Amino acid sequence: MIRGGIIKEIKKIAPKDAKFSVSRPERPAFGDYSSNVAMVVAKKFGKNSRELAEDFKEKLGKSKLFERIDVAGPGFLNFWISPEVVGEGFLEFARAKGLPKFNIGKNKKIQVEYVSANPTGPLTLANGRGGFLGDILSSVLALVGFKVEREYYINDTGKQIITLGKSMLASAGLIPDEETFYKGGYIKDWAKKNKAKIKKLGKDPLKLGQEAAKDFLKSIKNTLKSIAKIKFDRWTSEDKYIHKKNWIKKAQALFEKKNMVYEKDGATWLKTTDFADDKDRVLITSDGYPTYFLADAGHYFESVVRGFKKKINILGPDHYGYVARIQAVAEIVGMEDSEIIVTQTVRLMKGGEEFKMSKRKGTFVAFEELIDEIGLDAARWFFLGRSSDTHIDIDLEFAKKQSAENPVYYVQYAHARMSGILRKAQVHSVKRLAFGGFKKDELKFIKKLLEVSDVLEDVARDYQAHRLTAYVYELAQAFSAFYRDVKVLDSGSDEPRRLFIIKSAKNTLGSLLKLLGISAPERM
RNA sequence: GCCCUCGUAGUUUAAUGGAUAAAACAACUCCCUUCUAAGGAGUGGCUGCAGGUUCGAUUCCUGCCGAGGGCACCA
Repeated sequence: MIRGGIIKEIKKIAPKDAKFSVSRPERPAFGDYSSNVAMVVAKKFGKNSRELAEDFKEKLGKSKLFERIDVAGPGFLNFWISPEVVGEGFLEFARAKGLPKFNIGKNKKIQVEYVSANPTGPLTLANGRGGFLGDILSSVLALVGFKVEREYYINDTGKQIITLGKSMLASAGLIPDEETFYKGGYIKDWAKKNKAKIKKLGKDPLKLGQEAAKDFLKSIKNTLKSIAKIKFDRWTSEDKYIHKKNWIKKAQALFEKKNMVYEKDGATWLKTTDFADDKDRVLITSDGYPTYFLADAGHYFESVVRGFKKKINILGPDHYGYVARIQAVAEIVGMEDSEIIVTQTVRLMKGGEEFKMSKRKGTFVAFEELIDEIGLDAARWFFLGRSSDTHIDIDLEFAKKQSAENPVYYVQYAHARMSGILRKAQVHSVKRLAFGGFKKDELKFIKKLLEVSDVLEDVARDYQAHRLTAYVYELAQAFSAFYRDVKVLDSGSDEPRRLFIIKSAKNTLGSLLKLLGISAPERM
């Protein structure tokens, strides 16, 4: 909010293509906000950046936004915001009762696809990581004014489902086991419970696999909804929505119309090398079967036709090699803004040694086991607090130990303390107040509170969701400092104003925790 | 062999090309007549290696080393 105002002021005096930043410096000595604009454009002006910064300072000084501007270091402009502006900004902020609303999205449709795990068994930790990320990105995007569709794409046909069917047959002893089959307790369990089905569908492994997949999907849905609290709006069945509704043919026809298809060795290929892919990809095999890739192309096409010109697809680390070809089809089918986020590996460690996880071999820790072990709040914080390109090594023993020390409790504690203060106070008296000047410690806390707008805006723009947890922690810290330095209850004429600040902060912190899917306790 | 990621305090992680690289945990020293000590104040310690671009590099480029993933007419 305030940052936006500063940017506006700078744009008035800087060249219009200048790529400058306005950020919150870490040291209080550098002001509330800081900009590198003078250093960035110094060359264009043919001036030294300190001199230019002095010029800018002079011009910007006329704005009543600033109480003080410093030129520092190699040419930074450091801004102190005037208390009146902060105070007014806060009163406006408080009216929103939680989080500010913006309209960055302008009601545009955006699809966020995440998890999309094959229904061949329980969810892995990597699935969960992407799930949490997709969940809160969707929430943030919705908050800033996009129309978001949260999508789970179900690969419920094709070879892996046939393999699943065969795995069941092998488990029942009807065919010999093979290395590529799915193993693990969940396969045996299903086979044991569904002997009749296996017998009946023994000659049709695809059908059998689909029956099993139906049950696995049910339990995936349960894990996501009830255990992990990850929401979805649409469960897109590859079989029903893409194959049976002819999206494969439609995509293929589009490629042909655009002249991007050729035949080689009896197969049909798409020229993805025209789009930074390192080789062309097969659409139809020489046996006449559409590939998984073609189905995905159909899926992207379907989304575009349903009005989604913007899509974020969150994939697991085994899909690095897949990004280039997906981006190629996204462009061809008319997806104007296609973002693919590949999350890094989650490795499981046991006593300092890597424990190889494999879904096929059945040696892995399921997502719900982790949640069961450390709790949903700690699990969400653990995953959401890290950038998606960080390798995560997780030792279950360590995680259990860490969960007791998880920073999430610090944040929740801050919320509980705010609640405690409000519980004890005569809150109803707050409304009728005239708000005079805020005192120094109050302003400090308020400034931190107002930063939430900047953070949400940043996350909505670059999808770096871990900034949200970082900010929430900072907010809790700022509250702790406020709590230490300022007495709220029984502080005479200051009390109502301070209660109002606490009430507003509690609304915001509570809303942020809700956004993150973390509980906000009233007491601890 | 080729391609894609990643490499930061003892550990887990931050840092839109910016200032003295930041926090949590662990270690050590303190603080409970205080709206909840699940808290607070303080101390020590870090950018894998070598070049390059830049006024300025943890960030961008090249090479090397290390870790992970991918290189099917599989999904």
